Amino acid sequence: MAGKQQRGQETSDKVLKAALKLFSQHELSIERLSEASAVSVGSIYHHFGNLNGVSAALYQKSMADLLESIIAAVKSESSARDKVLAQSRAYMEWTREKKAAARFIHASAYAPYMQQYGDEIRKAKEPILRELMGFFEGHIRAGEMIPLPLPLYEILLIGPLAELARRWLSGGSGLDLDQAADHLPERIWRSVAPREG
Amino acid sequence: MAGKQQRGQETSDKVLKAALKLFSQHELSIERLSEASAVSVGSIYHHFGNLNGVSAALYQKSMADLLESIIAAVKSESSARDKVLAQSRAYMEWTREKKAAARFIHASAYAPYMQQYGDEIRKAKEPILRELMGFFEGHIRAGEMIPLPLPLYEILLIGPLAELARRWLSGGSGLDLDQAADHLPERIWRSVAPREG
DNA sequence: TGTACATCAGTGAACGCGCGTTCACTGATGTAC
DNA sequence: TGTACATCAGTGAACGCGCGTTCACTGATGTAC
Repeated sequence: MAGKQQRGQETSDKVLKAALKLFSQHELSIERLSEASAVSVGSIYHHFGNLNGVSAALYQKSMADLLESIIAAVKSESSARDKVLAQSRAYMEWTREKKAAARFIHASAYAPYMQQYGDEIRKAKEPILRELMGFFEGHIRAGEMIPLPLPLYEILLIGPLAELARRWLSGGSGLDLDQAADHLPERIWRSVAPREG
Repeated sequence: MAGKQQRGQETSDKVLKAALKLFSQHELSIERLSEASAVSVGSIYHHFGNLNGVSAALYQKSMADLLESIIAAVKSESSARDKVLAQSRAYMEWTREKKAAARFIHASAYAPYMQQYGDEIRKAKEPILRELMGFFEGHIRAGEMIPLPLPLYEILLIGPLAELARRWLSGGSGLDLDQAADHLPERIWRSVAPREG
């Protein structure tokens, strides 16, 4: 899916950048994409296979960027609580700063390219997610966080943040990100903290 | 959007029922919808305006069904904790039993008909949501649940459940609804419980 | 250092078809008197 | 109880166009000897 020559890489980048812009204007189609990126339709097909391939690549790139941001934030904390707070804040900050990419990620869940490229995407996402969860596993074993199947952990740690992002990005929900940042991280921590935490 | 004669109502119901089925097969289009519902294309337009109108109506109906299920479950509980547990379990049960409708709801967030009919949908949803949150407001005022802006409450109560549903419905996530039902309700309660809850 | 060949990258016109929407019309139901 | 009229409900052929995809081709880059 990526170029094997440098100019191929540059072309891919141009295409993905234009794709994100067009998506946020609800105008993503190959013709418009070819115009906006100054890359021919044929070349887009050469690099991405089809339009779904463009979307799948954009999803992977956006999701990797989000997860890396979170990892960077968690990495510099040492206690379980500080890690949970840091990952919550990092998620919110990333959403605020990369609205278009955030919208794209949240809009992707049931998109047609997830059907076609779902396996590939999951395979690319898994090691990064594993790295992230790795930061918490030690604390779970040490009893500083409650014992729970890992998938449920993801749901508790990500669920409220994803819901917040979706609503905030949709607009008109009366939500204030600063207010959310004041309250949610501590609440999320409580949901995974042992008693008397 | 609804018929003013009885046969109009029946026709609408047939259309919405077929629409949900076709959606779950990724085959929702007016032509297929006309075939599957045995209602002419023109009649569908007469009742729903356009295809987005069909989707908007289906969303409203599905969401109302979900919220009513939750309300029914919460209504019969008295303590704050039991209400939170009941609403969590009701959400999961509804998702399990109405997979197609659940999928449709989760797929709707960024769908085109939300652009066109968003205001109307929010207006229809609001009073039901208000009723649901009303069950918790007394407990919040009584200090049996932490004080928080209502929109953040919705996020804490719904977020993990929505995330669970999305992942479970997408399949291949290794999630077990029964296992989730064992752990999540209590965890969600902890996220809104006052200290020493 | 140069040549030949393979592979990668890029082009854009042409295709074709799935799709939402329209429209002029018929038929059924409800209502006023 | 009956007639006239308005409104609601329903039909399906025809339109047209946006869209993703293909394809035969040219050009650029890399590599083997």
